[in-house]
Amino acid sequence: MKSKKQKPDFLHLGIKLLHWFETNARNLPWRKTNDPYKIWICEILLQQTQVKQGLNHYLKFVERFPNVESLAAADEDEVLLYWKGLGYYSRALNLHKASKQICNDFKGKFPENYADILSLKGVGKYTAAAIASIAFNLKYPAIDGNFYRVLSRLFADDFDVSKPSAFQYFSELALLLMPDDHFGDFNEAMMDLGAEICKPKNPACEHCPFNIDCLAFNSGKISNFPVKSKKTKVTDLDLTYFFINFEDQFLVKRRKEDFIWKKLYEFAIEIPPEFEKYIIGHNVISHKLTHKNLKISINNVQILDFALFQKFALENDFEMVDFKRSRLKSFPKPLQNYLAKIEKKEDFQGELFN
DNA sequence: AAGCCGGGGCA
DNA sequence: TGCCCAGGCTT
Repeated sequence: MKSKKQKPDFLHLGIKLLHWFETNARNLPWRKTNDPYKIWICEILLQQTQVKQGLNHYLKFVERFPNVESLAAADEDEVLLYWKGLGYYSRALNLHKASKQICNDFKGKFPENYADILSLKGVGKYTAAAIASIAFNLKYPAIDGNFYRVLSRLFADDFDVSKPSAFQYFSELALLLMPDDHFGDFNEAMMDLGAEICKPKNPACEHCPFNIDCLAFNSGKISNFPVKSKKTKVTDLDLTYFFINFEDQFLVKRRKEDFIWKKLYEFAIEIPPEFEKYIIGHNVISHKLTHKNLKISINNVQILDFALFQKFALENDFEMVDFKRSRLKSFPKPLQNYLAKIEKKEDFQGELFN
C-alpha cells in the first residue's frame, strides 16, 4: 500500500468543481433553456466575446430569431444588423448559413450528435463540445481559453497553449477530471471559474475551490501560467472615406473586400475629380483592433444639387440613406461612432444640414 | 502550422 | 501599449 499518491486525484477535482458550481453558477438567460438552438446562438456569440459585452445582443437576437426557421428565412443583411458592434462578423454570416444547413440537411431538427453538430458552418471543436454537453449531456470537454488557464495553473503545467496540439493535450487532461454525468454543468463550471475566479489577471485565488490543490498558486507562480509563446502583432492601416451628403441624406455601400468588415456598410472610398470642390472639411478617427491600428480619414463632401447627388449614387451603386434608415444597417464600429457624433453635430469639420 | 478576423476591458 | 476573451476559417 502506497503511503502517498504521486498523481493528483483528478476525478476528485472534477467533483469538487461541480459542487462549487451548485452554489456559484452565474445566472445567465441561456442557462434557463434546453433549446439547442439558443445554446448554439449563445456559444457562437460568446466566442472571443465576454458575457457583459454580448448579453444584450443575445436577448435581441433570440427575440427576433426565436428558432432555426426564422433565422434561415431572414435576409443576410438583417442577421448582420443584429450583430452590429460585436465584431467577428463572419460569425453572423456563418450562423445564417448553418441555419439553412439545418433546415436542408437535418430537416429543421437541430443535430444531436457531436459529428453532425461539428459539421455546421462556424462550429468548431470547442463549440461542438459545448453544445453536445450542455444541450444533450454528451461527454465532451469544451476546451477553450478557460480550460487552458485553469488546468495549466492547477497542475503548474507549462505546455504551450499557442501550439495547435494544446487542444488535444488539454482535452485528455480535462477528461481525467470529468465526472460521469452532468457534462454540461462541468463545462459551464469551468467557464464560470475561468471568468470570475481564475481570471487572466489578478485571479481571486482566495475564493477558488482549488486553492489548496493548485500547484501554481501554492508555489507562488500563478503569473507564469498559462505559457503562451505566440505574441500579438499589430500593424497600421490607413483608410480614407468620403462622406457624401445632400441635406440629411448620405451615401453608403456594402463592403466587398473581406480583409475586414466583410459585407458591412461603409462610405465612398473615392470620388471623381469634379467632386473635390465640394469637400468642406475632414475628420480623422483612430480606432484600435486586436491586430491593427486604424487611422480613418473621412472627407466631408457636401452636394448642393440633388440631381447631381442622385445621379452619382445611381451610377456608382450607392444607397441613399438618412440617419433614421442608417440604423437599419450594420456599420463598422468606428463608422457607427462617426454617424452618432455628426448626428449630434459634435466634432464635425464642415457644415451639415444648414 | 500560421495568419487573419473586431471590439471592449484591463493593468 | 500589450494582452485577454465561451474560436473558427483559410491558406
